[in-house]
Amino acid sequence: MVEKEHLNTTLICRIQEHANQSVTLNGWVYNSRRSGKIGFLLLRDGTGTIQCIIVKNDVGEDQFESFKSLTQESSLSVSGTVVENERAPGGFEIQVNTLTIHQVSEEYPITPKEHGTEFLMNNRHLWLRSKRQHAILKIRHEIIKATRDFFDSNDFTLVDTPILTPNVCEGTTTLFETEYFGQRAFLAQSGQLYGEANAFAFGRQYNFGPTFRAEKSKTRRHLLEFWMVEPEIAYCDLDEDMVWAEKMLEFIVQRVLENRKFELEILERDTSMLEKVKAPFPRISYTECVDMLKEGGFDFQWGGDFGSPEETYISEKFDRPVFVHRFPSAIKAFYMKRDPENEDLVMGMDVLAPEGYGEIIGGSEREADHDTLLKRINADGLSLDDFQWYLDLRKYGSVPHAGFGMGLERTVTWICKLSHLRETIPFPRMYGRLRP
RNA sequence: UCCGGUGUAGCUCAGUUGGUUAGAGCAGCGGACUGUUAAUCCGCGUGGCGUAAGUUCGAGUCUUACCACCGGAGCCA
Repeated sequence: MVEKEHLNTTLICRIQEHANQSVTLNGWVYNSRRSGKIGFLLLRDGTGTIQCIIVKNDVGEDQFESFKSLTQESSLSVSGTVVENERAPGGFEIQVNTLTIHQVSEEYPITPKEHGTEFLMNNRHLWLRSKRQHAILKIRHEIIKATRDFFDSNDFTLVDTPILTPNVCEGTTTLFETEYFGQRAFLAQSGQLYGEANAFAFGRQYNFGPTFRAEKSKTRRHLLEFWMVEPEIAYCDLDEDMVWAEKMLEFIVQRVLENRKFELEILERDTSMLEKVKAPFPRISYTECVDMLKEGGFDFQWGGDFGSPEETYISEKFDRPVFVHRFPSAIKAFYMKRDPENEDLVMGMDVLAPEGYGEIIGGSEREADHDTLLKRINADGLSLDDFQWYLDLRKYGSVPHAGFGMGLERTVTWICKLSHLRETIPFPRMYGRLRP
């Protein structure tokens, strides 16, 4: 921790350490009210908000006049005494001696009233200052930190994977294409294949970075640029893969419950559902799901891929996240290991979040045999040039290995119980929106 | 790309079966108030009714096309 004497700023989140002391706070006007000769200024500094009291008889005519000139989001510093007062939101307030205005804000577009999402998204650079957005992004940060802490404390190494790639990883989705000095290149849709190389070098690795999919998706569950954490574990089978996934989710949710109570309250999140997120999670096979769907009145044939309504139906049957495993091989990627007991199935799994949120994790045990994998690559019509290095992994000490990818924004959406994932990333990239 | 919905002031919306001057709240500006919590009270302003064409004596209101946005499907994390 950097010692206080080196720093210019006292933070509002630390204000209780300064009770009855003189402090200077630097921030912005969140709201201000006046009642004759007493003024109430809600100051925001990014770590919290605190009420500042400006009394005309204490600060003098000039200072009071400059207080009156303040508009929403004007920047200023206030000096005064920290006092405990139960009338103040937060319990502490500042009795102001002096205030220094840095800039009087022009008419601020985001008012305390309601706004539509298009307007707010156009003003995303300002919207981030609002209470609700602030709470969501604080929880996002907590989830990222918990994820890293979970893997770090379980002997994983963070090994980053490239964003510019020559190959089409799964060959199913459309990728953003760019030019790499005369060669075709793509923005990575996953770091998984590189993660497998890393796992054979480090044993347990995870990568955590942005991924890109050039789909014209117009739903509440899709972004074109989103963040994914992808652990990959050597000497790991599907069963152990599921244990890693459920222990990770349990850890993340507990951390958010412990450290982000205030933010969950702002979002009016009912935490009773989150408290139930304890391992082990139910494990049901794809085939069992098909039966559940048929019983539920769905017209669904074995072999088809679950759409969003199917996922929602299944996840609502359980009070905690649920694993769906062993999908038909025909609908899954070439690198997934076939079920030794049934060639028509792959050793893959998805995690469906509760409360109808659907898929947040997709993973599998990978095909470890060189010749089998080569056959799949050829069958899918993928370029051998691009996958030679990947096949190499099966030539030099191949072992059973497994991993999964968790969509960060989908996880944040579920934990915050939002109706749309666009608020879970500071600057969302969606179909039809590149700015701001 | 397909299906459904919306488009009126800076923002959120109202606007009757088409009828002549287009309406409210918030934000903004001026004033009152020494404990406000989206403060309250008084006063002041703002409009190419998404764009283009059509029907009609008359269109914010009806018709068609286009555009933008929202929701859903597909793709998936």
